[in-house]
Amino acid sequence: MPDTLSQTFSALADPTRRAMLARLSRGEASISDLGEPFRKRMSLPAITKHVKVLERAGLIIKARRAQQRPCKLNPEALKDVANWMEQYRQYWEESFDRLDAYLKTVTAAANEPKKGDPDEHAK
Amino acid sequence: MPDTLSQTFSALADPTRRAMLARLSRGEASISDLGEPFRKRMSLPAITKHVKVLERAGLIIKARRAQQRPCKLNPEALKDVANWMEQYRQYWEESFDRLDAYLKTVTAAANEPKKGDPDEHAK
DNA sequence: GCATTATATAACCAACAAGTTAATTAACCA
DNA sequence: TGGTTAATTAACTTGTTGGTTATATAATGC
Repeated sequence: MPDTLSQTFSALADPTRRAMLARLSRGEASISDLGEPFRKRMSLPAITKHVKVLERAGLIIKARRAQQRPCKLNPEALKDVANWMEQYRQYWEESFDRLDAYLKTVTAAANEPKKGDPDEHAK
Repeated sequence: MPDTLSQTFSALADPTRRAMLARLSRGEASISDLGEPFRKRMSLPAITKHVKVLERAGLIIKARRAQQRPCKLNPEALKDVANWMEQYRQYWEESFDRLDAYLKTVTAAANEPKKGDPDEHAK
């Protein structure tokens, strides 16, 4: 299913493409710049395909200057991922299993002291 | 390539699986609980496969209680994603195109005032 | 022991992803 | 005009994903 977020996550699910993004986080780069670290391992068409995946996922923007195709990061897709992640922040943050979990237990008990709540885990 | 982060992103690249995670963020759930919203659309084996993908990606932890397999979120994988995202925070945050970009231009100009810098975007 | 409930496995299929080589387009340069 | 550089397209192969149906396992309850 080609919903935007799925496309973005799927584009990120490849170390070559993540390396390309890392490269772009240090500045604009052409296709061959982006591919250079992989040229021993893979052909140029493979590289342009990876770039195209990043582009279709909205993670980069490709321009044209002479024969080159200078690429840069597009914040939009990254922002979408960050927004999606937000809803899970409490789960990965250090304090969750300790203070935060404790606080939720306390407030839940105060609001609704009934036992066997199906949402037990959410505390 | 089955590096952990790629597996995690690839597990997230599916709306069914993201919906399952959303369900789990509101509390523990069994396989059939997780699958219930999709039972009109897909078979049970398809559902257990999705759950298995989430499990192998480290996004959930599956226990056993009688015939059920109660699942819960595993913060570890989410934390890995969040950590990876951190390096791009500046790109998606509101202020980037404005203040931050401006500040980088200024400091770059102070250090190296030459024009047509190939790293222009990084400023 | 037997039926029921919950989940898992096997075998299969269609669609897609990631790579290849070979050929093509497009811009620049002399 | 012709050559070089940068990137793309085409055609193909191979492996993986996401689904199916049918069958099997495993724990519970009578």
